[in-house]
Amino acid sequence: MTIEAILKEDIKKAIQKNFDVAADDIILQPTKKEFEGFYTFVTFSLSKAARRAPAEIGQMIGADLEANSSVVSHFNVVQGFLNLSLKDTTWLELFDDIQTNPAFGTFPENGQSVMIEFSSPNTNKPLHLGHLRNDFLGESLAKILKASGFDVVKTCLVNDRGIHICKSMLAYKELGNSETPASSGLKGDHLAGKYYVLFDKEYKQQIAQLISDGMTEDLAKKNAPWMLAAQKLLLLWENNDADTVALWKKMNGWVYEGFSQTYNKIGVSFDKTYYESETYLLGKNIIEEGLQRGVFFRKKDNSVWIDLTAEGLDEKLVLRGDGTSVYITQDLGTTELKFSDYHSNRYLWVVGNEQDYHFKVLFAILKRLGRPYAEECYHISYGMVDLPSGKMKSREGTVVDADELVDQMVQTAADRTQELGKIDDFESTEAIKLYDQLALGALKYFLLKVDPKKRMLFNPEESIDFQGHTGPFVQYTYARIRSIIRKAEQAGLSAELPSPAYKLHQAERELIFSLSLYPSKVLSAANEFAPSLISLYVFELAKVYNQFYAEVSIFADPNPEAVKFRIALSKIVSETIHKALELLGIDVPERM
RNA sequence: GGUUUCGUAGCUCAAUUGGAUAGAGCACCUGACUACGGAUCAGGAGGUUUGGGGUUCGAAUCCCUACGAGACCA
Repeated sequence: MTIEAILKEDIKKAIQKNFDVAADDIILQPTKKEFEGFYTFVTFSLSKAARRAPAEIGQMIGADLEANSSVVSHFNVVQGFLNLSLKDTTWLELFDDIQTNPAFGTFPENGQSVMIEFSSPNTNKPLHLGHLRNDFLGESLAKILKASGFDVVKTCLVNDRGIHICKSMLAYKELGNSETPASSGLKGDHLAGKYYVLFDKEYKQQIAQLISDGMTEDLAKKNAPWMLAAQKLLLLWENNDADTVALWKKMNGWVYEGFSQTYNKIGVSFDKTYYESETYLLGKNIIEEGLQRGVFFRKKDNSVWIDLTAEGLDEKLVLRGDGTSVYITQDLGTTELKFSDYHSNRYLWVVGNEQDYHFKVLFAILKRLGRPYAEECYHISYGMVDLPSGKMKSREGTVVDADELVDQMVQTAADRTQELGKIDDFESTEAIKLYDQLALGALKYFLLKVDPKKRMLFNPEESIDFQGHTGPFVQYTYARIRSIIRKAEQAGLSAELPSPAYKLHQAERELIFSLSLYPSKVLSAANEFAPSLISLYVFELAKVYNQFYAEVSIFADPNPEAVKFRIALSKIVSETIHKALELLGIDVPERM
């Protein structure tokens, strides 16, 4: 039983005994820093039932706990807030529980499986900053869910077909001169992206030309020669034209090579990749099934719809009049495919909040169709990443390229580290590894510290900061503790729990308290799909340790019990930082 | 136009889901055992939580309204 559970139980008893009131679930909150105590119970809501003033209730419960609870040492009451302090023996027991539990913060398998889809790039351009938030969220959530007991399958749905792909293919056919990644020295995804941009440039000129020849803008957009050619290419592709398919395969192959380099660098991987080219025809049979069962209806123009007004949504097209699919058709098919492949208990999609409506519709349709997995589908909707200059617009060239960004971060990490000159004895491979750890630590932390649901601003100058609320701050705390542990080992000092009579320093109590919060943070992060909870926690833990470090002396304390205890505390803090950062996909350096 | 999300210190974000005098980091001032790693720590200043109403013991949080921003649907 956790301390919190014991406290709740004791408070419940005290309420029952003193006021003859059956208390429902007791809620405890951490005591604010300006007051003494660690756990606070708020008594206002009891006031009516107990027919006493909140402060009086606090006094009575507090006195009862002080006398009878096995864990409470003393208390104070401020207005309706009862603040509780624990016995030192309780703190030591609590720490011992943490210390002796190698699985601290990870939960046993719960028998549930979950599939999480994320990243899902288009193969017509390289990854950018927006993908990074998605990738880091997905990768981190997968780890958090695993730690909380789920069996996790990571998937990626690659958008590898469609008109946008044909655009870059067309531009390449027209202007490519057989250029390859090898001949140009460009990464494959960047090469494909280059032709996508070239298409857009030429296309715009063609539109302008047609307009100046007297055509309306709408018509010009539809009739520009390159647009017509791209659409023709799409038809050829759909009809399996050998040359077209060959070009498509060649260019996509380059892109995949480029993507895998990037994923590798940033530590992202998938258990299963789906390709839209293999799934885009799925779903039509589901439409047929739904029509027969009366879930969908056909309009005069032969298009198929569903009426979701009862769910507060609109009528939604699910199949065009000419029998071709829309996005939702494909998603119905792909979800069915996932289910038949894995039979997972839950399905998650990490997709930007611009698609909130799309997913509401998708899930509503799945429910109408009575799919067994319909109730366990979740859209992990995250906010867009803005720049100080405003939104990222690929057409306006304001996107932040992922590869460039990572390279810049690595360079900055190298510069900072060399300025400080603490690792001048490192081999160059060690140094390079460290720069990567710091660069990605900073970047991942920056993107994961904000509540995923919220839109966030990416300020390039702040993101490369290594001080304050950053990944490297936490990494630094870890490295410093590791240095202490090494020193302790050299001195032959072991990590040991002191005798029950040991009088704890306040900084030690705060450290144990902070440590004890970790498992519940893992669970909340999993329940709320919010890695930010782990980010905020690990930063707080690092701060508490740094305060402890500044306030007490570890090796110089005259009491040998204190020395060994503080080594033990340090060790567990370093391990917890390690675990927490791991959940964020961030590496820890031994020295920096 | 319809639907929807949001608005917190100069800037970037928190606030245990309705609880205490709204907290951190950055930036700005002031300080820290000459070695347990200063990429650190301690302190100062900085707020009518966009404005206005309401609900109650209590509101950044819930309801209404105005303004502002984003997204989606045509």
